[in-house]
Amino acid sequence: MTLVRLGYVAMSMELKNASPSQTMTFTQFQKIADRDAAIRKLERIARSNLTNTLRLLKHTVASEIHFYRLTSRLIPLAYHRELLDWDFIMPIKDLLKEIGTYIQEHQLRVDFHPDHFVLLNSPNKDVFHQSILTLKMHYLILKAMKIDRTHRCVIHVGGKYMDKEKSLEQFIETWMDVPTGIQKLIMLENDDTSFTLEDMLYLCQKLNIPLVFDYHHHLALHQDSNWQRHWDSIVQSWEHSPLPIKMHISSPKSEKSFRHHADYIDSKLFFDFLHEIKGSIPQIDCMIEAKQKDKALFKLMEEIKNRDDVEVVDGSSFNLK
DNA sequence: GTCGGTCAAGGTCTG
DNA sequence: CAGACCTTGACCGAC
Repeated sequence: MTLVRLGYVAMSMELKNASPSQTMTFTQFQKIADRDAAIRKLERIARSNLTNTLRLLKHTVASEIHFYRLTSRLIPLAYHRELLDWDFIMPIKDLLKEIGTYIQEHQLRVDFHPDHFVLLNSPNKDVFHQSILTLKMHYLILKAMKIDRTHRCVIHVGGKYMDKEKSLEQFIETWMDVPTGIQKLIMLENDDTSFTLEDMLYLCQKLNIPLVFDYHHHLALHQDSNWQRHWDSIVQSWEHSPLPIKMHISSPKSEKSFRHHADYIDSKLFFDFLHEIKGSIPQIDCMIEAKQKDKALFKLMEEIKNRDDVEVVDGSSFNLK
């Protein structure tokens, strides 16, 4: 038997006025003549984002969901080049701790997916440095939440820079310059434009990083469509993780825009996949990446209730028979 | 309130 | 080598 748990991403289509990603651009920031006042405004936005995150987490628990992706936009302009003197944690420490306590009390799995501007293999030192700072922000947030920092940030390899092999080697080289605390945060995901499952396995095995398998990306970009023969290696990359293996599930929007996420999940495709891995692992956490966010998860759960090949555990988890 | 345009970022593609 | 486009949710001004 394999226990499957479902999660959703960073916002709710059901809760109203609950954005955890309100923002201020640097252009807006500069328009405010009083810099201190502008920083206070950033802090008010961050507090609003965290208050809404707590609302979202309560909605998550109430919906019997145990797995949630925090947005990486909780604190606007954190570690922006012109705001390096701003201590962005201190003014929100109380809320971060409250959220962390809630997460622990309800045994939620939370993680982040920093955006695609985190490029650890960039040949440009400034870009690399800014990427480290972005990851450090994630580190500090988790630390203030008092959550174990191991394997909490999913990222992609980065750019191809016109030479894929060289870019992979570049990742390995710069990995040595990544502070240990930040290395431990990282999971790597195969993407849909540059780096395949095989590329990820090469890096993950070499650097001992858990591999987050994105099935949709694999369908969009692969050397060999047969992912099954790599499944054991994917599982193995999680051997030293305190967390269960996790993967990403989404469905193509259409044949024409294959790479875009559809509103909902194609449950047939999803279950065909699950039946192939059934029994190979005790548990798997599947992050549902759909335009309709939590609504897509709820729809999926309704469909699952009517299936005879599963044993429903609660709102968002089930055993595969 | 609804709309289309704009904002950010770095990479990648086009001309 | 310049400029458009990609992606995302939020935001903004116009009506």
